[in-house]
Amino acid sequence: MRFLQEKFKKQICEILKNDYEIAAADLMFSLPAERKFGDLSTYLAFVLAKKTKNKPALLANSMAGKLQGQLQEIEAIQVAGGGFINFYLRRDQFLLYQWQNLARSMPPKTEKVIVEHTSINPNKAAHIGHLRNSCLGDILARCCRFLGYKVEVQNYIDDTGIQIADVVWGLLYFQKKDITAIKKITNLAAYLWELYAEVNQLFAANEDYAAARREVHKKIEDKINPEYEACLYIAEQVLLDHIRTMARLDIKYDLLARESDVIALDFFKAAAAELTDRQVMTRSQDPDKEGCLVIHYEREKIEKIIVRSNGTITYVGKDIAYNLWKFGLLPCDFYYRLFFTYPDSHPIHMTAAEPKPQAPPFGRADKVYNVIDVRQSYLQNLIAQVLDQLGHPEPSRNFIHFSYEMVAMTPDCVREMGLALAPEEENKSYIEVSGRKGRAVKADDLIDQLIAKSEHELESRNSGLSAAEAEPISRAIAVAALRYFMVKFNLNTVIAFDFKEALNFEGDSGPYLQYTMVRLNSILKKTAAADLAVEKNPGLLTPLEVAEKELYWEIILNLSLLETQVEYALANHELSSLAAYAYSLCQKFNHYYHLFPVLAEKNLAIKNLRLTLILLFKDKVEKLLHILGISIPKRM
RNA sequence: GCACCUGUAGCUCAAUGGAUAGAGCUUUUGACUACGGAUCAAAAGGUUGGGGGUUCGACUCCCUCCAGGUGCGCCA
Repeated sequence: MRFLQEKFKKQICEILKNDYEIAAADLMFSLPAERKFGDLSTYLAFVLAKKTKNKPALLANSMAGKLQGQLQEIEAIQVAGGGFINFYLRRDQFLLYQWQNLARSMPPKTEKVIVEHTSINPNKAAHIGHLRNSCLGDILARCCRFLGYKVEVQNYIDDTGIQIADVVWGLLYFQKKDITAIKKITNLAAYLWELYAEVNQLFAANEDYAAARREVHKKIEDKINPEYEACLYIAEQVLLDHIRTMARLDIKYDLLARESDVIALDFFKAAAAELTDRQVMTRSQDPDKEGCLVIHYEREKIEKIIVRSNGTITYVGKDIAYNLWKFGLLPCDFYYRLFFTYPDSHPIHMTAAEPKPQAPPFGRADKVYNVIDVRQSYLQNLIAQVLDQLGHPEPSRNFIHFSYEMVAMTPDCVREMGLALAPEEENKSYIEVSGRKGRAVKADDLIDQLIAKSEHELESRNSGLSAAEAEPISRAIAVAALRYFMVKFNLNTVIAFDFKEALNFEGDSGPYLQYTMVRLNSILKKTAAADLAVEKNPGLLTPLEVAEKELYWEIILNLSLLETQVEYALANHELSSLAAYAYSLCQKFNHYYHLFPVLAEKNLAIKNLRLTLILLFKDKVEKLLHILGISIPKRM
């Protein structure tokens, strides 16, 4: 359909250009709400009427007259609703075209896209907020791959932060463990989750503790042991835990970019030269910021400190340098080492500060998506501003903050977890998650709960399933439920997390989609090989009764929109539209499935058509579910 | 104070400025001698926070008021 729409656009502009002043941008197609209004619709006449101060209905009629019979794929053109021009496709021809292009994928593009997501501080376990980030980032990357882009997934690791000092202090001085004891802790991320919350309460309550923490931070920066060694160990182990957690959800990375390497390789120095030359970064005139180098943030008219008066670089400065590197705009580069290999042999590399052999090429993107929650908007906008000011308008446009709202918890959910609520929080619609307060659902715990529920549901429906058979199925269902839940909301909707909603396997949920596909596959499995072999040509739609024909056509038409839908989702930052699209396709199929049996059908032409629909549906929806990261179990 | 976001059915959420504002959950009722009931069909549920404006057309854009949230540090 995407191809066809482009073709129509060209043809219609060509036919009408002599009589009307139309621009290609004015010519937008949409699917009419009801099929009686045709298969494709345009409100071109309204747009033109506004420009030329004419009556829309008159314009539409005269344009439709000129187009009548000119478009080869179009059966009829009608005007309705006071100026909509509605096109009716030649259905048999369209169906044949869809059938002939079954399993065709989008041609590869030359552009390279970097998607940065996850980027969790390596000092404690991941929670539901991080899951939204990683699920969105992963689906974003899958969309780009589907559309043919070269994609590199990066995960930024802040391995130098004061956050690690918190837990280092907690382990070494509060719990009085030595390095050997620390290395014996299993599931370190989950262990530190508790400790992190505990020590943060101590720091808030007692200035002596806070001072001791600063001492630890200093020692880490000066590479003094055992603090430094503990910091390195924790950062790496917790990172591995995060990678394993996300791998449970089929979320993978290509490169781990470490902040410590950005610093060690002095990326900022190269960036600073440029920033100073262009007078983007200047000495602050503000007496309170005497001796600081700042960038003027135009949107809010404030000065953002980049280099402190003591000469150290802020987070903002480091982030500017890192993002310049992503576009290949710095005269320096990382070194790399192999860090981790997934069971399917996909490698993760990590940046390094010293030369290593056999470095694959990273960076140099044409487009950068940073999946970071909305609370960092000002910083991300500032980076886009700086790119432009440094004379890189193209990268500035292609620097995209993929912003989303936070995950919070309902007050009920907080209580359910046995955590305390302050009186003023009781009546709030949601409570912000907080690692410092230990107030969040840990990612692994949620996944475990989902798997347990899947197992239970699976067992109640399938007796005599061995553990070896059930395990991958339960996992697939849990992953589908979680990923669908994380993507189904609009990006600027705060998710007020609630176990009942997240553990829903019915209706608007991931398992619903899987169930549809499982049943569809079951039909194919039971279809005789001879029947499938006949499937060389779908034939004409004529044998179908009216009711079936309309429903059949509705599904075919919607299936054909896959590529358009993915492009739309990416262009508008609405991955949730893909979840809605998948759900609506499955609803339509389930409806059809109940009314029109395939295997029992005696009329071969009809049976043939129904099988065609099933094979087309399978092809498109499998691709769509793959983008969403939802796999299809053998049975459910 | 400045910047950004949100307000839609009892609840959780959808809806490219477009045709009669849609789903799921909940409630009530119905459908298996099963192409798999994690399904399907039906009922009920709405002054799209209030008020103005722009437009052939507004949940959507503009103004204003009300209610909520987030960001704005020589933290990262």
